[in-house]
Amino acid sequence: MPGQLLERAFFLAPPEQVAPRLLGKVLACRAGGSAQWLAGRIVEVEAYLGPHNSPPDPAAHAYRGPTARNRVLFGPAGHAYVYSIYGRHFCMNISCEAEGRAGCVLLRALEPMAGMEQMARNRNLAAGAAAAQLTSGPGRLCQALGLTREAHNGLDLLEAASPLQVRDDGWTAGDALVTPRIGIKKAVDWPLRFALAGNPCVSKTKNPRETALDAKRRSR
DNA sequence: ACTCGGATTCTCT
DNA sequence: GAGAATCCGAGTA
Repeated sequence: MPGQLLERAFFLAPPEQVAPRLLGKVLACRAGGSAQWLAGRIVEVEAYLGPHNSPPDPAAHAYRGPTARNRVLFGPAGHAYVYSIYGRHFCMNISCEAEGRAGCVLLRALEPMAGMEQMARNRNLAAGAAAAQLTSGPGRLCQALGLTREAHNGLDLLEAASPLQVRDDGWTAGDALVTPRIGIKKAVDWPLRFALAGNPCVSKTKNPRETALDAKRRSR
């Protein structure tokens, strides 16, 4: 397990700030209760804002307040919100902001770092499958790491004993792109998707206009 | 209780 | 580029 767990304070900020800072950090997951760790660098994320904002974010699951499904979002920061979509996939988010505020960051793509053979098996791909086939897309990365709502929703990502963690290995991200979010019907123009420019594992998108963002602005 | 549709992916054309 | 697969959460058609 390279690097250090992120601090809780890292996530005690609005998701539009946390999301770009998360680029380059590492998501690590213990493979099915085994000692093996699967890990990938976060290369694409989206921010979803809590309903306390004005205007509130109509594309967010938390838009209409707490429900049985989204309750993790209203809990403490740094926890995993995993939900099922289209009856066949899972998507993973990280809760942000203080308890009671439901901002979160959706993980849309990783660059595989460890356990690629297991990821390929999880994805039903050949052992030599390209990195981008393993973890490029929110549903794909969950499948590659074996993330499910039953096993991972609500887990604390910032505990040393946790089977699912977010870490900083000291790697410094390059330029980021900012675009509208993918696959939503509301607030389609809000510039809340962030991705590492030129990274081959960033998911392919229809045609969101991509805007260069200054790397300095991202780091703080 | 019932229905609509989704923060997707894959396959086939 | 289009359509299917396939489940369940959330609003109420």
